[in-house]
Amino acid sequence: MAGALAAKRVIPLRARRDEDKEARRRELLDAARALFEATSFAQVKMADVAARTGLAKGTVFLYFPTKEALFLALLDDLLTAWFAKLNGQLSEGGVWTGHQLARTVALSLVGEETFTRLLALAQTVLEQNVTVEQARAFKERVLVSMGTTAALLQQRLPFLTPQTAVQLIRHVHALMTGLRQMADIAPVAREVLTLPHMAPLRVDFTAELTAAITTLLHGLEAR
Amino acid sequence: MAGALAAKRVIPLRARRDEDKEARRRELLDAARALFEATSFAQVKMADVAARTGLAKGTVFLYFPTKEALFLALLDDLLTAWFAKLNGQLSEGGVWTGHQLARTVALSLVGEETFTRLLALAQTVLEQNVTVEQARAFKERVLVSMGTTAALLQQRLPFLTPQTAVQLIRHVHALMTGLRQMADIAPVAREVLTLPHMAPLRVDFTAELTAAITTLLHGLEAR
DNA sequence: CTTGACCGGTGACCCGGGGTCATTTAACTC
DNA sequence: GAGTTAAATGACCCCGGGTCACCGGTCAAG
Repeated sequence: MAGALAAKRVIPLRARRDEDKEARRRELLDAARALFEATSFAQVKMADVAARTGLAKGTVFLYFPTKEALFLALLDDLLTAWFAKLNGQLSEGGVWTGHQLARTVALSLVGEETFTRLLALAQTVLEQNVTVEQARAFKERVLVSMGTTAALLQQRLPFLTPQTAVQLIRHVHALMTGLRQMADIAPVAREVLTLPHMAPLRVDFTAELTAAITTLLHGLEAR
Repeated sequence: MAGALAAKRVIPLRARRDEDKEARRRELLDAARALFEATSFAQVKMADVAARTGLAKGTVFLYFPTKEALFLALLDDLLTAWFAKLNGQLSEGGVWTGHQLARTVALSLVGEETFTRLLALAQTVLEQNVTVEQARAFKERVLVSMGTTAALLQQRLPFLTPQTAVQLIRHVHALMTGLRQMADIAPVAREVLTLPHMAPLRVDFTAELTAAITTLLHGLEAR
């Protein structure tokens, strides 16, 4: 009948088991993500996040001490997922060309706007109102993924040294956040940028990132 | 005796002449700048800006409709000044090496932390709560300076085409904002990053920017 | 010099949103 | 079924951006 025996477990009103708490946490992260995708960090209100999950505002603060902590946790998830995806792709094949690598990286970011948008906020906003512990945990995780990626990069591009590989990742990180900010602009600016003579200020994220990384790698190889 | 006859004109309590209004506007921008340099955009309160100039909070809003407008105006000034300085330096001499150019750009940003920090906020924060007109005026000014710089770049580095010159500027812009965010981090993160194994995440803005631009130019020349 | 209109300045006030906590009550235990 | 625990609630606090009715300095006209 109306029984949900076969359906996947529904979270009880009070999440007491760790497993239910985790599920509720996920629910909140999903809500935050959906709202952020539709608007911006500033426009997402904690009350909205609560409403979207059918919970009260106070409850959100039982799971995340601050708004920034909530979004940093979200970024943490997205970052780990993205690195895993990228590292998976970097595991295939032998030696690559710089352009191949650049395309792989740029294409791995298609459909990951949420990730790059949040990444651009990481230093400026998200790490402002957060405990040292959470900041440390986040950076620790970045460090691990970065190490793996650096190793894989050296396999694909033998002209890279351990130092240049890590530096390359930093530069790509900078380009990702910088270009993301230039590419998706505020509604006000969008209107302005449609003017024809504004072309030099318009940025196609994927194309531009591919171009920049390719050029960087040309430069490193030409050393 | 106590008369300030020889001293530079003091702004009267009521700024009625355009010249006095302009002076008051400058005063507010200076106050905002000083406070921003000591803290961050979020931490600067409009009431503080007012207090620092000895005015009431409401008065600040007579000169700038929103907090974002105030800081965008400040960025506008700093950006124009920086471009002027850079373009001046780019006017000297004949053909340069890529590394020379990279160093010039990176060094022109030493002591301009305020500018780069604000630039990093431009798209994410400042253009959020501002009139279309102000956004347009700002971008228009960027466009002009960019054009001049692009022309000068082609003189110093003949292997650049009009297209690659403009693209280079966009990439440098992205690197500037991206690296700035990575370089000066929140107090919370600062503590974390001092740990030895966090080295790969530490960024020396000038050094890193020089390296990145040099590599980019190697890449472009090697084409 | 006096007067009155103009307009820059003021600060009490409004309001929205992050964050708190005493209270309620679902979930589990015996 | 009674008792215990702690998740959830939402009224409340506080802060900071932004407003506006009022104040009073300035100056042109008379």
